[in-house]
Amino acid sequence: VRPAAAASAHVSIAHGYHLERTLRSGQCFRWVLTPDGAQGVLYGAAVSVRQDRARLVVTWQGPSMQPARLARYLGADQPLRDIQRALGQDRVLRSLLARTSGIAIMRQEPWECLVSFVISAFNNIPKIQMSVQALARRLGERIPSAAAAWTFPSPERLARAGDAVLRGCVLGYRAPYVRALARLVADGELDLKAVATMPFDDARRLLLDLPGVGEKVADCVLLFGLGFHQAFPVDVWVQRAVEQWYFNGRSRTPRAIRVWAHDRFGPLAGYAQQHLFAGARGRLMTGVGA
DNA sequence: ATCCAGGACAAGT
DNA sequence: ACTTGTCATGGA
Repeated sequence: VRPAAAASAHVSIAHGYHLERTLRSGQCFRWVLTPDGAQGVLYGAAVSVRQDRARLVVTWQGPSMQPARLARYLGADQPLRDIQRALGQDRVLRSLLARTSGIAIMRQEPWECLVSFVISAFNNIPKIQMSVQALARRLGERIPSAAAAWTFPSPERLARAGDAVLRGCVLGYRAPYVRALARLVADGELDLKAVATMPFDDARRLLLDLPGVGEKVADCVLLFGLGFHQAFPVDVWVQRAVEQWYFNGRSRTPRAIRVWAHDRFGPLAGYAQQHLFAGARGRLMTGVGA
C-alpha cells in the first residue's frame, strides 16, 4: 500500500469566520474535530482542514476539489461580518454573539444532509453520529489511501441495503424512512438538486411530503443542505430559548415560533437560529469532538 | 432500572 | 390547527 499523493491548498475565507464553532454547532454529524483542525468527507474527498486567521489550510485525498467548493460547503463564502452586524440589532443575539460569532451556515451535500436529519428525529447527537458513520462505513466507498474515510452511501446503495445492514446502523424505527427516501431518489422521483432551485415555500412543501420529514427536519435540510438561509428549524432547544428570551417564558407552538422568526429575521432567520441554538445548548457543545 | 434524546406520525379534541 | 401517545435504541 503506497500512500496517495495528498493535494493541499490555501482557501481564503470571509472575515469573522470561525471553523470550529461552525463544525460543532450541530449542523453536521460526520466531521471530527482534531486538536488543530478538523477532518471530514465531501464530494468524494477526505479533507483535513485547519483555520489560520482569514484562510483555511486544506489537505485532501481523493478527487481534486476547487477551493471555492470547499469554502461554499463550509459556509466560509458568506458575508458574516455584514450578517452579524444586522443580527446585532437584536438585543438577545447581540449578547449571544460574544460566544457564538463566526458560526456560518454550511452547505452540505443534500442527500447526506436529508438522511442525517431524518435520523436525528427523537435521537441524541452521539447516536446520530454513530448511525451516520455506520452507514458510511458499511455502505459507502472507501476513499483510497485515506486513513479511515468513507463516502456517504449513494441512494442506490442504500436502497439495496438489507434489513440486517440497516439494523446494524442502529436506525431503529427510522430505517423504513431512510430506505423509502433512497428508493425515491434512486428511482428519479426525487431530485434534491432541483429542489434547491425552487422557491422556498415550494421546496418546503415538497420536503414535507417525504417520509420521515416533518417541519423541523425539512427546515434543517433547507438550511444546511439546500442553501435556504431563511429557514428556521425549531427544535426543543430553540423553542425553549425563544420562549424564555423573547416571550417572557410563555409557551408558543413551534409553528408560531417559526412564523415569528420569519417575520423578525427574514432572510437571516437561519443564522439567528444557529446563534439561539448555540446559546441554548451553551456548554454542552463546547467540548472537542462533542 | 429508569429516563432522555435537535421529532414524525396518526388519532383524538 | 393544537394536543396526546407511540415509536427503536444507546447512553447517562
